[in-house]
Formats: sequence, structure tokens, C-alpha cells
Amino acid sequence: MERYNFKNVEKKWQEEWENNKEFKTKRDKNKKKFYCLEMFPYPSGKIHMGHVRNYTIGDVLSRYKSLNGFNVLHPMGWDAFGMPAENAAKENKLDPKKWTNENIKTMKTQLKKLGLSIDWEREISTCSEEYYKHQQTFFLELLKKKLVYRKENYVNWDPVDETVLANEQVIDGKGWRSGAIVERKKLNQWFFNISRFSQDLLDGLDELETWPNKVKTMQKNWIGKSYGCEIDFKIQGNLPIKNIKCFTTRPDTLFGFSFIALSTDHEISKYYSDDKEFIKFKEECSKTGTTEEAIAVGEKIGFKTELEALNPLKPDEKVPVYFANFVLMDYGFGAVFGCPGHDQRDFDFAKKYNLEIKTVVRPQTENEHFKVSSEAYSGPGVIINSEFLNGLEAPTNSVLETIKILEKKKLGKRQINYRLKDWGVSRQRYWGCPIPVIYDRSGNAHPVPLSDLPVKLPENINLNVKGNPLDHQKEWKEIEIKGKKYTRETDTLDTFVCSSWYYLRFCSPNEKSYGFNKEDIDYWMPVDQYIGGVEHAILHLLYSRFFMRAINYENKDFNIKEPFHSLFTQGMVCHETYKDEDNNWLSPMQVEKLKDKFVQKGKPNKIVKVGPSESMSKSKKNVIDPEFIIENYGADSVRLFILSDSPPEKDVQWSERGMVSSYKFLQKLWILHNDIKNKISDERDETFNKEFDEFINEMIAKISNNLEKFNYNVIIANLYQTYNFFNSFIKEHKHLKNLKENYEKILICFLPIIPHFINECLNDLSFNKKKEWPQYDKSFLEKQNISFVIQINGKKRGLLNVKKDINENELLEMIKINKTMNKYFDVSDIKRVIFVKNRLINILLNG
RNA sequence: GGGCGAAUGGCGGAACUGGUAGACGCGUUGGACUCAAAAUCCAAUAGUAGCAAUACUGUGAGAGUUCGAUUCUCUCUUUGCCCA
Repeated sequence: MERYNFKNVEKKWQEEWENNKEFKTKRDKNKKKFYCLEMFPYPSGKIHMGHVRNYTIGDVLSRYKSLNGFNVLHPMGWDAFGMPAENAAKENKLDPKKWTNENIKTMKTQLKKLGLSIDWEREISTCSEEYYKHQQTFFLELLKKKLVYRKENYVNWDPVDETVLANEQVIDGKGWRSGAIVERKKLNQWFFNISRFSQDLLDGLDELETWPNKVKTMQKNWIGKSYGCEIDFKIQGNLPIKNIKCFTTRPDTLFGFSFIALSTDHEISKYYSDDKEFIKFKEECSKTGTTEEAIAVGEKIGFKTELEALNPLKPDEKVPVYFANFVLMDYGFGAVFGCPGHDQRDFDFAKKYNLEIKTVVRPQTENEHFKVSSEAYSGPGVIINSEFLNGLEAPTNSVLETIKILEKKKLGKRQINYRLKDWGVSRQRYWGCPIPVIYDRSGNAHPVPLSDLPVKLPENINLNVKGNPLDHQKEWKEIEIKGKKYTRETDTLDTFVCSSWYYLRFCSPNEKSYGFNKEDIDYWMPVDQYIGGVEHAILHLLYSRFFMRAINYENKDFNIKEPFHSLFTQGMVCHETYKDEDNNWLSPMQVEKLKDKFVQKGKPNKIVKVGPSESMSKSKKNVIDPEFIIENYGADSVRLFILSDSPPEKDVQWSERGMVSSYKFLQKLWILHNDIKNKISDERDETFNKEFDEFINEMIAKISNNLEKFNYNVIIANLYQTYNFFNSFIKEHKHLKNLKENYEKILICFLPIIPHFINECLNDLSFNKKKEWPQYDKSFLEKQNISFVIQINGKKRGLLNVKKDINENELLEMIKINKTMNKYFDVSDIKRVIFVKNRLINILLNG
């Protein structure tokens, strides 16, 4: 027998699969389809362990489904536009396209070495013209449906890099690259009208039964539906302003009203456009970021107007009106009524400007003399100091009641508000999908004619310029159509747009005329199982759900709303972190363990500080290179290990030891396989052994069940159990009936996990039937003898091996005469007996 | 501050609808093989007491429901994630 040579075996089967086009998928109406999709990777250079885990999980499922007779679609592609390419290209004076395509090539080779059952003929790349051409068509369709529009909006602006930053690129109010203090800047940008579907996106969540609740809750909170009230405040003062509309979720605290705060963009600001103080104030405001957190944490500042507002419920009461930096124009009407007693932001503001702080809600545990002191009270309670609202339960009844009163008096009306804002898709960057719009001389936007699509990205351009490189491309930017001069839109689309519909493209990767083909979509969609990281729980998944609705909108042909039927979010791959004496990060490759301490490799006196295990990241150097691991241990070993230690939805700890033991286990399995093979060929005069058949059938049932439930770590335990069973039981029994048949069945059970190894074993047994998921025989699951649990007073006192379906009396008689049992009790003391058929008996005694 | 989840040996984790807690792996210990080590194989491994049979304790803490709770309910502690 030869040692198991994973290098030869894996190479052999990967070539075989490729040559036979084993995973090529075609539409087939006679077969049930299964669309398994993992979130496609960003081609950053090399694959990382997170990819290995994600794609192994998907591969196990795909292979399992196809063994079960499904027509499985399991594609792969590249989320290929985006900043890293542009930044890398800038730094190394490269072409982003070339950089990206080279990375794709490398990563594809690496993924293939994992032995994934992917239909590579469907490979797509979002930065290819064939892909973004269709995306531009979609953009124009949405424009036509008025789901895309242009408006001025604030962005995080890095004044040094002259670029827009996403919220997560703003760290402590500074640009992540330049370190410059980020400003608020107004820019004209394109928006997708996602908020039009707020309610529908919320309702749709209920249908997604097989999504993790966690993700659904996150989306729900993100959409942020709130019931509230629009209140019309009467205004007095020397400006031609009669009233100001505010939105509030807490109209019940109106008696605690002590100011109105306006966004600096509120229409009233036009009366102050020449006021130097106001201009200065507005500048000051623009220094606070636009995130909700920045606003909550930042200092609240205000600018007092000459206006006064009247309390609608108490018309003799007048309060000041301010402009304030914590009010944004996007929320409500850009105006809020301030109730410092019960809102922390209002409280901070009132303290600063010495405004009255009234207490109008008391906690249940306090009496009506309760007074808000050091901070606002925003919890539930009872309304006080509010005349006719006193005693109402807040915020439940009190809100409804107040709205009723306001509506009756025509001072306000009930309103629903959503936190979800429209999706700004303009990015001032080169490496993205060009927005297919041109502007005439007066600045009006026009769609690029469909026949002129795609609007291609210019190549070989200088990226080392300030701002958007496309802005500097005169010959690209300025065009002439029918003698009229236009300029192109130089912003490109957010890369989230690309990933919002790629799952449709996989169904028809070669369709030339449109982004997808109707028949393909009808057959393949929706994605049956989507697998990816929980970090995309909100944006990517919400945008994809929006995109389906947007295509669906006013389109009778297209009836799928939810793109992903089931969702599975896998955990991260973690590793300990290491630092040297000077707090520089060290990679695991630079560290070794000497007895119980960690030192730098080859330097026994250089002690290494061991930090907590964290998600693998380049910045902390706690990464393990999958290619290196595959090279040394083989794909099957890696697949086995990455699934074995933790449930897929939880974080997994990378461990060198665990990896090695998975590798060794395969070696042991190969030895066992050869023993069994010899035995099969030796077999004469076969005897039937029930225990053997029972084990196999039970195991198949367990594995099937565990596969359906994503308990992949338990399947590895099942594999070890199976190994142990064969290793002892089979060796002791010479002539077993069904040995070959049962062994083949159980091999197929593990094929999804370690496909190369299992294929090799089956091949070695000259297995040439169609590979199908084994069915188990239920009759073997019901055992004839049962290990009955005997409890006395609820305490387990022993086990009794008895025949199946034994009745209470029979069993009790057996216990009474059983020496090890009857010493625990006196028959006359039996008070009550609880009997659970085929499982347990509990004898309760007096005293 | 709000929402959601989690807590089981030295470690990662099993446990079907409330019914034998700790499957399986790692680690550790002992043994075999070896001049020795590595590798491999065998055995033990929740804790306490005991040579042992066995007994008692035990699923973050405390209560409750139940013949019986890791599982259900309530309170608390710690912790993770998301939002603020």
C-alpha cells in the first residue's frame, strides 16, 4: 500500500472534473433546480481563510444537493471595481485593470486548488464591459422610472485628497488616508430612490423565513420605521414666517417644549444668507461629520434667530427658535422641537444655552415630584406636569392620545417616518462603472442613448491627480452628438450597485442583449441558499432587495421580489495575535512555541507577547496563507479542518495543531480504506451482522440531518465516529454481509466534505454506478433492544437492557428482582411511577 | 443608552419535540515500540472522596414551573455583535 499522496490525487480529480465539465450547468425543466451562491470575492490579490471557509461551506451544500438529484447552479465571479485597485495602482503606477485582472487570475487558480464544484464557464467580472454595459442600461431604466434622481447633498469631504469619503473612511473626524479634518460639503449627486420601498422592504422581511433573525432585525432597525406626528408650530417675529413644521415621535412631551432647532439648510436660512455671524456659524457646523454618531458625540451649538414659537397646547407660552448643528435636513422636515427633559441632545443644548428644562415624564418608580437633573430621562413612565395629559402611560398611550388631540385641533397629524435614506451612488473615482449621463451646455442631464452603451472607462490615464481622475480626461469628458457639445458625468457608480444584481447575471452570463434572460431567471431565481459574512447584513443585502424591486417596478414580466430565499451567515476565521517587545505585530510564521512560552522563530530569548485571538487581518499580521496550507496539507485536509472545529455560523479558531491532525486523519483513513478493501476482496461466506447495518443506517440518517441543518462540525465528528467504528468493529469481524455496499454508502456521505479523497476511494473500489445520496433503511433505526434509564426519585441509578416496547409492569417487575436496582428502594415505599415508553422510568418513593 | 444573541471539562464544541450531560476532536497523563527522540499504537481523562465498587457535586449566579430543566419562565452577572 502506498501512502496517501494528496498532491497526485487532488490534481488528478481536479483535472478530471475540468475535462469532463462535471460542474457545467444547464437549464433543465425536468430537474429541480438549486441555486447555491456564496458572496463573490473582491480580487484583492490572494484568497484568504475567510474565502476558504465561505466557499467550502457552499461547496459542501452544492455537492450534497447535486447528489440528491438537484440541478445545481454554483457559480463564481469577481466584485472587481473599487478603491483598493485604484489605490494600489496609484502607489505602484499601475493600471487598475491590469492589477485587477492579474489578481483574478491568481485567485482563480487558488480557488481551483480547493476543488470547488463551480461552473467556471459562468464566471463574471463586474469591471468587464460586458457586465457594466448592462448595469448602465439598468441605470437608464431606473432613470426613466424616476427611481434615480440628482440632488445636492452633503458628503464627507477630505480637503487634502479632494475626495469624498464614505462614513467608514472617516476615523475620529479625519480622513483615513490623509489624516485631514473631514468637512461637510455639498455636492450634486445621483441617488437611488430606495426610500420609496421602505415599507415594502420592511414587509418583505416577514417572507424571509429562512434568514437569520439577527439579520432581519438589523434591516428592520436600519429601515427604522417610526410612528410620530407632524406638528405645525405658530411663529412670531419680524420675519415673514407664520409657521414651522416639525416631525416628532414624542408629541406627548409637548409640555416640556423649550425651543425649536432648525437645520442650517432649513428654508428659513435664506433670510440669514447675508448675516456674517450666521455664515460663520454654518461653517462651524460643517466641521461636524454627517454620521449620526458624530452628531450625538459632538458638541451641540446653536444660532439664535429673532423668531419665537408658540406651544400649540399652551398658546401663551413662547420659546426661542435656533439653528443647530445636530439637526439634519434629511430627517423629518429639518426642524425638531426641543424637549430637554427627555432627550439627551436637547438636554445638552438646553444646558449650554440656559434654556428651561421641564420634567413631563416620570419613571414608574418615582412620584410626581420627580425632576430631571443631570441627564435627560428618555425611558418609559407616566406623564406629569402636562395638564390634560397627566397620568397617561408614556410613551404608548400618551403618544396616541396626544396625536388625537392635535389632530382634533388641526394642529398636527399622525405621520410615519423612516430612517432609511435614499442611496447616494455617485463616487468621485476612476475605477468604477461610468454613469451613463451627459450634460448639455446649461448643465441639464441627459441619458446616453442606449445604442452608445457601454460608456467605457478610458484607459491608460494618470491617476496621480487631485480629485476624480476622470475629471481631468478632457478628450473623454467632452463629446459631441449631432453637432451639440456635451460633457460626460465623471462620477462612477458605488460598487454596491455592481453587487446588487450579479446573482441575476450568473443565470445568463452570456446574454448579449440584456443583463439577463427571462427564461433563465424564471428557472433559476431566486437564489436558494446565499452564504456570506454577516458584515453585509445591512447594505449589500438591502441594496440587492431594492434592486429586485426596482427592476420589478412597472414591469409585468418580472415577478421576483426577494433575491435570496435562504441566507446563511458564516463566522470569521480567527487567530491569536503576536507582538514583539517593541509592539510590532508579528505573523504566526515568525513565532514558535518553546515549552510554555512564545518566542520569535530561531531567537529563543526574544519573547513574544500573545494577544487575544481576532479575525485574521493583514494589519495585525495574524493571517495564515491558504495557498501555503493547501500546498503542504492538501485541499481536503483544509476543508476538513476549516469545518471541523466550530459550527459554521460561529467564529473558528485557526490552529496549526488542528490542521495537522486533520491531515494525519486522512492518512489514517487511507490505511483503513486499504484494510477494508482487502477485506471486501477476501469476503467469503458472508454473515449478516445487525449491529453493522444499524450503525450504517443510523449514521446516514444523522449525516443527512446534520447536512440539512448546517451542522457541518458535527458531520466531521460523525466521520471520526465512523472511522472508529470501522477500525474496531470491522477488524474484529471477518465475514460481513453488505460490507462493500455499506462502505460505499458511507463514503458518499463524506464526499461533499473531502471530495478528492472520497472519489479516489470509490475509484479504488471500482465503483462505477451513478453517485447518489444513500437512502437509509428506517427499520434499522428502530432498535429491538433498548437501554432503559432507571431513575429513583429523579436520580439516575442505572441502565437496563430490555426489549423494545416493554410495558410499565413488566419493567417494574424486572427492576424489583434486579439486585443492583432493588437495593435502592423498598417495594412498599413506591409512591408513584413515571413511565416514558422506550426511554425512561422514574420511581418515586415515600419520605 | 437601545436592540439581538451567547455563557457547558484545561480548550473547541455535542446533546432529537423537557428524559442517560460532556458525542467527536485537541491538549494532558500513563503505557507499548525505540539506544534515545519524533512518529505511531493502546489506555485514562468533569470535579471531590475512595484501592475499588460506589457516593456526592456539577451546564455563568439566584429563584420558579415539573416526577424530571443545558433545554421553558423571571431576576441578575459577564460577554459578543449591531445601532446610537
